Amino acid sequence: MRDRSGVTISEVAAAAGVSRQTVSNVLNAPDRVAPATAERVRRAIDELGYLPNRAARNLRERTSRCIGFKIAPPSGLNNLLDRFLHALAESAGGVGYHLLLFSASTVDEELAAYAELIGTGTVDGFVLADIDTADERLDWCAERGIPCVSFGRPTVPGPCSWVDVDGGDGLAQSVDHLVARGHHRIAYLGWPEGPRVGDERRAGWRAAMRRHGLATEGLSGASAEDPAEVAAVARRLVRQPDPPTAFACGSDTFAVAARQAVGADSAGRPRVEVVGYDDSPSAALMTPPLSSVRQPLDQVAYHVVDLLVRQFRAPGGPPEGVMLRPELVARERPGQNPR
Amino acid sequence: MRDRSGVTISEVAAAAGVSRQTVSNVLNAPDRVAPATAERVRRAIDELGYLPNRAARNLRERTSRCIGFKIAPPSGLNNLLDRFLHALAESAGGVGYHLLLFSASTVDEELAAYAELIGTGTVDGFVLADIDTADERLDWCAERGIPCVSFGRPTVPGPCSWVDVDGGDGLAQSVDHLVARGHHRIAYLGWPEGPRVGDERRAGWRAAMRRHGLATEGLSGASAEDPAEVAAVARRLVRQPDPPTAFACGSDTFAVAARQAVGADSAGRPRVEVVGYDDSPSAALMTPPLSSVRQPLDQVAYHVVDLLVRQFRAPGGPPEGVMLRPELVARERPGQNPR
DNA sequence: TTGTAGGCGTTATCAT
DNA sequence: ATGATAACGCCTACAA
Repeated sequence: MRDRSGVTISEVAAAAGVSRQTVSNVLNAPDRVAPATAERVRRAIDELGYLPNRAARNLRERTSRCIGFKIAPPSGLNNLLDRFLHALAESAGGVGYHLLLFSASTVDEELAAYAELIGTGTVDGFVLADIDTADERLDWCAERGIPCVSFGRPTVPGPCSWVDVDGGDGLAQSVDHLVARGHHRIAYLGWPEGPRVGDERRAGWRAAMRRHGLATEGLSGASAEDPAEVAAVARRLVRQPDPPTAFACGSDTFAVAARQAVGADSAGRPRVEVVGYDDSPSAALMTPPLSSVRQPLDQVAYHVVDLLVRQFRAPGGPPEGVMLRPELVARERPGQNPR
Repeated sequence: MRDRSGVTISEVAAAAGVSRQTVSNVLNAPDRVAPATAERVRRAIDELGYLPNRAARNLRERTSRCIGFKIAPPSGLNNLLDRFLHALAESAGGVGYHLLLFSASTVDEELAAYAELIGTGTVDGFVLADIDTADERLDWCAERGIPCVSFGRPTVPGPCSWVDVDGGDGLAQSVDHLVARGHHRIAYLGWPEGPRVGDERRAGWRAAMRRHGLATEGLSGASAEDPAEVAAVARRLVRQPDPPTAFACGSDTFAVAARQAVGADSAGRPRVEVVGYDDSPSAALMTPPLSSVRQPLDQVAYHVVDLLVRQFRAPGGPPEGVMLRPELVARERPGQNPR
């Protein structure tokens, strides 16, 4: 019951009239101690408010029970970060780990931080996000045998375990949803073909359209994730003959910008139907609310932590990957088809 | 240079032909060791890639060099969290601390987590955010002598140090800005009078209006931070005789909802001018972009960490408060006054 | 079932 | 200026 713990295992042992070892056993190997003794020790623990010292335990067990995560300077709408961090903290806590946050502005700084955190034993491994096409951080960690799991995967299979969400599946769901609401001319709006996540989503859109027997000619829009550029592309798309009546988008930013650019009819309803991606908080708050593909970040975090902890226990295993399905959150009211 | 540190101070000492203590001194009290010896030791440190073990150091120094932060389940648009967390991680890193994130769903869970983290010596203190009118967490920490600093302050001065941003000042800036752009009928849109941050902002609006000699009668709008409710209030305000031509808002959510509710003229320009609060990422991405009051989170984080570290060094001091000024980010183009 | 001994890696104290 | 000794609090062997 004393404040600001300074209660040690020895004090508990003294209070219970046993040796330190017995107290330790009560906590770590309860089966090796007589029920009566255990009870007595437990009472002493409660009364003294004993909590095992983390540093001592870490020192002894050569572990930190901490998982490191680099938090990048906020840029644009980092929509997923809050959700992901919370999910991560929760998953980690569930298996007795904590999340240790640190910042780094450049990749070199980041790698230096990794080296120090591992070298000092401050963390046991890392979670990486915002994975690039061929992310050097993954190889860097792998070369040094540093446990790490990434949210997102490099285009070329890398040396590290990963968890990812199938963007192609997400866009298939967007297309299916729009088709079910009567659309045939469905355009895609997303990043230009190239390095990042966008490709998978665009390919998913194309495949789903083909599956439905729908044409994609002239319906593939690409721009930077900037409202003005998105607007220009969206307007160009709807001005062509046989224009799209709906947009499936690579992110909510594209969706919001497209909807604004194309405008609304006299009743204030959007002239095209739009589906976003990432289900950012603002999606639900728009009028009318925006349907959007939601990534299952709780599951992502669960698997990330699971893979990481498994590496802690059995280092040197082969990299594993976990692919998860996103889920479209439909928010249109039934009768509201703009066609 | 070996991988996965296991290099200890003893190995460095052996390599340099000195005692462990001398190595320690080279790192922690360089003035107590001869330059030549120091140089030799430093070379050994570099060559072996020695990094002092954190757990051992923590054990010895009865410190963790970690600051705890509870991350709440994401709700609504938790706009500031990414920015704040990054700023916090950066500030903490700057003074040799790390940020330790954990989750808790209820206040009881949160307090239990605090007790355990402090009791086990996993963290040295806490940063608290989302402070309530009379936040029991503050008293709880104070009673136990647990170092903590809050971002935001309770309405009644509490027992803990805090850093806050002057919301009244922010709204004064909003009003000044709108007045400078020719508005005289400026309404406020924010939370109902009562428990939270809103009050200060509403009072700031009222005071600024008075200072400009402008009436506030019938211009004070209140609702929950929900688009539909905001829309209703905004519409009601603009339908009255001598309606407002501008809204100064308590958050970007109010601003976005108000702008959408009141609509745009035939040229697509908003019918009222709106200023938000918090400068959420989407503010800059809207069309036209939204002016918004921005909280200086880097400074907030700096002071939070500073106050906390000061408590670590000299426990038991009186609580201190730091009040910071926000800054309006003006985004209207000069000629675009909707009046 | 319980107790004793030793060491995890570091730093503070004290002696040389 | 440097080194020996002890201790931080815990846990794993081993001994009783």
